[in-house]
Amino acid sequence: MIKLYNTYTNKLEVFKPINGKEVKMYNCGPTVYSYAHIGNFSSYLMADLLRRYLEYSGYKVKQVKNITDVGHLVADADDGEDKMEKAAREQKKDPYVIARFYEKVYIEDENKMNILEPFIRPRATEHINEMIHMIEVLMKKGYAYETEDGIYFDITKFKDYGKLSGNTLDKLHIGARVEINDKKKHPYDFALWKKLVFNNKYHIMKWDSPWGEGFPGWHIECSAMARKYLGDRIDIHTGGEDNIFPHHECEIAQSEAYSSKKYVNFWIHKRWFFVEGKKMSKSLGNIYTIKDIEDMGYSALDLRYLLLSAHYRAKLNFTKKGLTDAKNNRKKLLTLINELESITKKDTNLDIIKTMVKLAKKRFIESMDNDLNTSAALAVVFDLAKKINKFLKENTIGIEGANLVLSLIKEFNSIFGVLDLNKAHIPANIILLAEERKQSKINKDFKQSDDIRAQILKEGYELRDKPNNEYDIYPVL
RNA sequence: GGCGACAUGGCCAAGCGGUAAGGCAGUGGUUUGCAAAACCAUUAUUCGCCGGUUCAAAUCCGGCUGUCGCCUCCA
Repeated sequence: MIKLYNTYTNKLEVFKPINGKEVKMYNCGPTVYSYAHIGNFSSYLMADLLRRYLEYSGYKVKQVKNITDVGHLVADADDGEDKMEKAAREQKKDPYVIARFYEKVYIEDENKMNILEPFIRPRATEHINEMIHMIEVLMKKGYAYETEDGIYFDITKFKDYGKLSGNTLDKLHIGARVEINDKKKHPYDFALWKKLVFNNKYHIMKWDSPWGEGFPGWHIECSAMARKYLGDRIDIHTGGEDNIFPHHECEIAQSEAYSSKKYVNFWIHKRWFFVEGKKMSKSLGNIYTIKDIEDMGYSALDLRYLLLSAHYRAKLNFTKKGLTDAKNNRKKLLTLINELESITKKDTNLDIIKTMVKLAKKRFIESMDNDLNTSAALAVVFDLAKKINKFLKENTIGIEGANLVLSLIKEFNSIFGVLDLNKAHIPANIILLAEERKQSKINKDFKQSDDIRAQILKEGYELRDKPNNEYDIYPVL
């Protein structure tokens, strides 16, 4: 029984899909006007974890993750410049070229982070017709109106506006400055379609519409694409906590006004984190990309581990030390796996190990069922690791027990995805060096032995001695 | 001003009414030619503060404080 915290009700709720074991999930994806940063990835990572865990729990997940390549305005819902156009102007390039470039890097980064490929990654610019269709219906139903610069959604017509964020109409009035310089009926009415007039006269990305040439508002793309691939009603919609208002609030308004059905059952939002105790911001220069993390000497999987080590609704403090811890933890598990895989002896303790593995699995599932409590789940894994290491030390675990533990760790990894379990291929020259060192050791030439070990480390491999001059070779993570 | 979230050891982080998980770092020890890995021991009488409920509260209730996000305000 999986329980998830639903932002819509502010409660922990038992998850139940609309349709049997089928889960329809929509993730708010990136706006590809620049490199995605670790904050963006933490949100996609949460979605990936949720998808993996749902699949592990027997659900079939249809995951849609959009690519926003137009229409995301830099200021509020209907003012300011389009992010894509701004980047294009600044970099003096075609906005499409920019969008495709950053999209490519973004997908490469997701692969590095072991984020699974969704069912589809629809692009906003390729779904303009679907958006226009929705806007037309909203016009017909009286939820939208036309002004000289665009089509707007009339929030006073949608009674549930504000239900997600708490920013209901009466609350929005408090202290609200009334916009008199535009033709909107209510200051919080948001753009569905923008015409090529005034500031937007020279917008490069533009399409024909019943209201003349123009481009879509930011919010409508998600409603239109979610509807196209998942239907009017979806089970789970995710995003960063900053998306709650206005983006998701507006999505609900558009989609429910259009279909007259409940749009989303579960709204799941990823909490932001700090970087070294501070808010991640351009002015502080602490916005990291995957490349930055790699340049610091860590892998995307170290980052993945760190971001998953805290609960998704808790505020993590992202630090360099945290990355080091993550790396060490991953190493610890890989070492254990390696040791277990080299066991050949028969079991003497099988019953105890069976019980331990069974209990660990039960606790692991209980933790994850409880709103994806990853910290608790990791604790279960390390608790087991500690106990098994003790058996290894005492040489009281055999091949059957080892396999039980291994398969549980692999199950765990199918959800967390933090370990690369493909046996690393150790190059021949490294093995040669290791053998050479073994001889030096036997000859008690420790100077040479240490030199060779340093040489191997320099080439990216770690040599660990075992009894009788035997050794293990580990790739440096 | 509005809505919401969070506050646990040096750091990260569990805990969901029964007397503080786990990881990292530190210290001492075992092992090792030396390392690394692993193991053993050790590190919160205490969970932001103040009240209340209870035989029993980090856990429930009320109030306060702090931090953060969004909105607003201000520019």
